[in-house]
Amino acid sequence: MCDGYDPAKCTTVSEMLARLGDKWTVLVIMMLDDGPQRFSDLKRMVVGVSQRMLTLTLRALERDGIVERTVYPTVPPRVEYALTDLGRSFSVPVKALGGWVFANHDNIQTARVRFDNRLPDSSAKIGKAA
Amino acid sequence: MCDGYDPAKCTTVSEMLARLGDKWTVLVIMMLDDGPQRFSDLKRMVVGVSQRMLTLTLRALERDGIVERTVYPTVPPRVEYALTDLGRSFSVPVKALGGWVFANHDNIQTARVRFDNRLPDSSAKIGKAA
DNA sequence: CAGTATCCCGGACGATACTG
DNA sequence: CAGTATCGTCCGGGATACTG
Repeated sequence: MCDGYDPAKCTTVSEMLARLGDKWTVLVIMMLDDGPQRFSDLKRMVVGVSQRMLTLTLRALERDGIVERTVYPTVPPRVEYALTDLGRSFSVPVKALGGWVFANHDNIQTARVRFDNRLPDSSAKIGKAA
Repeated sequence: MCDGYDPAKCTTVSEMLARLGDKWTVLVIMMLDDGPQRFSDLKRMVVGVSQRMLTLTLRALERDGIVERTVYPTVPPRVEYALTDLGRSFSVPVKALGGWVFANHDNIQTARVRFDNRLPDSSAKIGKAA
């Protein structure tokens, strides 16, 4: 993908992929795709996330311009998170990827079972000698 | 994405995202997208990858049915890796995601600079009190 | 050539406690 | 309510050495 392309852009691609690959980012984006949410609501919706990791995940997404943080000066404080235009745009290819996995779930599972069950010797396709 | 969906499929989505997010997987897929490659050639093309990590990355992709491993019974051994049909199919949404980051590279960078340069107090949008 | 085995380190992440 | 601070654990991944 990055042959002959701007190395800086390739770095950004890696960074965004690493972000998507972490434990909570995609879940948070999916929750916000349905509309803005408060911090505590997100914490409840994204089952299993710690306060710390939710904060870190949201900060990183905010830094990249994917989510916007809005503070309402009430007491107790109320903070809402929402996808930005960039974030909604980003969610399109992300959901496409998720859709592909859904569509090919059975293919992947079948491949895994085959791989895990095959004997140590029959472990590879044999090519014709050069 | 996973509301009301099969939890097993959601798990698979997370697993595939985690794989894409690791350090070498996407690079390997991109290299193989241009055609089959030998182990040693991949090692040279994917700059910086260790022998160990290239092996682990390829094994994981093979297990998921994304790449196929072919051994030529010569001496010294010759092993070729190629994308399967499933792998070529997978590379489509992956490249779409990469394309999005390329297209929005400047937006992301601008957002980061804004975030990193703003003062600690002006750090958030202020909403109207509920 | 194409691996596997072993050791080791740094960072991701969870748990917990504290605060405006 | 929405954080920040601190500590401890686990494991991803690099370096190196060995092998069919």
